[in-house]
Amino acid sequence: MSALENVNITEKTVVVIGGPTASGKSGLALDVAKKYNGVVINADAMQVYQSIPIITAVPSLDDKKQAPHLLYEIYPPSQRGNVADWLSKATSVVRDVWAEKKLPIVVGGTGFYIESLIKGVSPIPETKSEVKQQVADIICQKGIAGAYDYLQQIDAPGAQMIKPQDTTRIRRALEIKLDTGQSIEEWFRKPLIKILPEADFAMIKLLPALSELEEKCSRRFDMMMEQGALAEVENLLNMHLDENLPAMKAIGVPELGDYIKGKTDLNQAVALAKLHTRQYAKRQLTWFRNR
RNA sequence: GCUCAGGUAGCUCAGUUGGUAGAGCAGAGGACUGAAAAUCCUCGUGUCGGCGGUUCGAUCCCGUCCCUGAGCA
Repeated sequence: MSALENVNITEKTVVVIGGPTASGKSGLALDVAKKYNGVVINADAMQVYQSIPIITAVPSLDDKKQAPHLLYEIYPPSQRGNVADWLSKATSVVRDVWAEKKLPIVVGGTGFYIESLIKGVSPIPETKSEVKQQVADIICQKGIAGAYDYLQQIDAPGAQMIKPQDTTRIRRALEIKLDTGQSIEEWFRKPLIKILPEADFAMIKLLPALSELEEKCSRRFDMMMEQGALAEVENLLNMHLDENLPAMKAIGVPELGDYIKGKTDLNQAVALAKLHTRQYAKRQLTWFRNR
């Protein structure tokens, strides 16, 4: 809480709390919310999905009673969220909170979302779903190497800024080129558009040592298991969703899923999930540390 | 006790027809413009189990010893 002592809170302040998983962000957010009449707004790309609150460490019902929590569990797991969508929801929520004379507190581990909220987004129009499908087909048929070759053919400057193995970005570059006719490289040269220009951001970064996080991640995962993570994952699997959906990739889902399907034993699944959590925390640390 | 198979990077293993070795995973650092808990990039000297022998040269061949696993007694 001392982090906010020298912040002059105005009617356009947005408190932003970022940091790696298990760093205590949610707890801090709740404390701040209680003290300053705040509303907690989720900025985590996984906590937006329903059906996986345990594995994804969504704040408890008890926490939610103590202060309003918004943008948690807003999509069914069959849906695919994305920054732009989160951004539009977040901005409207922030403005609503201001209108109520309350303090918006944006918390989450998705640095990409937080940065977009603060710095703005590229003016690239939303990709038509036919084009998305077309690109998905190309990648499926030609493989990632073939898709990259194709990108080089139709958009050399775009291909140049992307590594040939980077599926996610090759897909996006192809979508943009095919949808708008312009290279992603050209779009990236245009200035970002601030979506909340009137906001006065107060950023709080939590950056504990990785060794400390490792322990917390491990203990937290054990707690998730006690809270019924296994049943939660089993329910999710019973929905028979596409494995490439974001919700299906939440840490713990594939690992526990393998155990449920009989591919590994429980100890191994848990150990793997903990490992992946630690690796994820490290990636987040890198992000928040260097920005 | 005997036979066989192994002992190579933190782990799992590959390899060298004899010129001192390399992958995956782990680890470290980094990137990050609409799937971001995603996706990707960079980084590998280790008495090649010990000791002897053969050889210009052995991790690789020979001997011996130690350790592990399987089988036979």
